[in-house]
Amino acid sequence: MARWQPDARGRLAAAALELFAERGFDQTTVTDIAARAGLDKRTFYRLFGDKREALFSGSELLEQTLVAAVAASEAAPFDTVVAAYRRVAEEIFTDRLETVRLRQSIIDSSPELKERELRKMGSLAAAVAVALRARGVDEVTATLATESGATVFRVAFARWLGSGGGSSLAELVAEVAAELRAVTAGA
Amino acid sequence: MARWQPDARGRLAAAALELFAERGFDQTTVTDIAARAGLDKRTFYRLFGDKREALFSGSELLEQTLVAAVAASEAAPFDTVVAAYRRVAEEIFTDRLETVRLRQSIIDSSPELKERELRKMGSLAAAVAVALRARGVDEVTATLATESGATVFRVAFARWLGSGGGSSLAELVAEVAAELRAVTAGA
DNA sequence: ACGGTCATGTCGCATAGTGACATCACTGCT
DNA sequence: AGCAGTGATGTCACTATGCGACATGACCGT
Repeated sequence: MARWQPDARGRLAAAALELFAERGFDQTTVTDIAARAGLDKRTFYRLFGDKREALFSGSELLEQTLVAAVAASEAAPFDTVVAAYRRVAEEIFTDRLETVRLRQSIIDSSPELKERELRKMGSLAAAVAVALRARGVDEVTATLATESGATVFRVAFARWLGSGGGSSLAELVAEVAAELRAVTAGA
Repeated sequence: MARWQPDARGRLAAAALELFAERGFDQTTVTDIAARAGLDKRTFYRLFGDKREALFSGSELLEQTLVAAVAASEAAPFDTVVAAYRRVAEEIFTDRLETVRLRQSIIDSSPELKERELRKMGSLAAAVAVALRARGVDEVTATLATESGATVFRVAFARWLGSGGGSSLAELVAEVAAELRAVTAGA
């Protein structure tokens, strides 16, 4: 049997990204992905829950970063969440516009992948809400601050991808947060 | 060949709901659903995109109601969206607590179904945003008002299902909207 | 009665995803 | 060295999803 593969998970994720970009998500089989990584289909399924997961292997880091930032903050709930997303923007998305754009174009081309993306953002939000409650924030406030913060990030993210990249994602997050305040205040 | 089945879609949706409740989503095959409705597996796939869709056949009505309410309103964007969800709460969810609770318990028991629910809420939100923009609201404001309104509805919905049903969903929507204003204002 | 739709059934197929078992590299112990 | 155990991987077989292609039979208008 082939020796244990160094970083099998990473190699599979990379192979999946390449193939999805080359032929599209639906036109790529799990066997294809495994073959490109020099592994078996069964091994893929031991490292990833399903085919879609191969595109979301970075979300653990995202969640860790986000939760840590929330736990470290002492600001008001909504400000905390927005600041945490800004932190993520700086630490994870800086200088990655093109990489992120490619990945996002793949996701946007497949309804299945969009579904999974929504699920990931939802579980991110749930983790943030838990971190907020650990700070003594009541549940409803935690949920509302969390979801509003996620909305701000989504809008800022879309704007970042859309425009050439003149401003940083972190700046855009701050801007959009201000706009949300205006909208809910009754603009 | 059997005569054309009256309301085949509705019968399949009902059969699916029953079976999901009896044995769970994963333990129910599409062939089972079709058999209970007296139809063939292939017919199911002609009427529903996939197995999950059978649980979401009501979402077209939801979207229509929501969009109509948005189009008819002239209030500020966020108020418009909240009012539209209140309208939906009154017209579609009144006196359906137990039915809705059953359906939701099925959805909550399967990650796949939760994913699909998120997608449905997302497409609902997209439709609302389009309706808002048709009223001349700029895109970012429309998105933020739309997403914030959806958040309010989700939280109110969860609270409605959680508590015995003393207050109506419409009332809860109004309450949560007020709380969201407080949270984004900096509670 | 005849031809044309159209919903449905039948058949076959590629693929997703999983359980069970075999295999081999590496580790530590004797 | 040798040997048992562990853990990652491969192999095989299987169920279920979802879809293309074609057949069939009920209904409709003329």
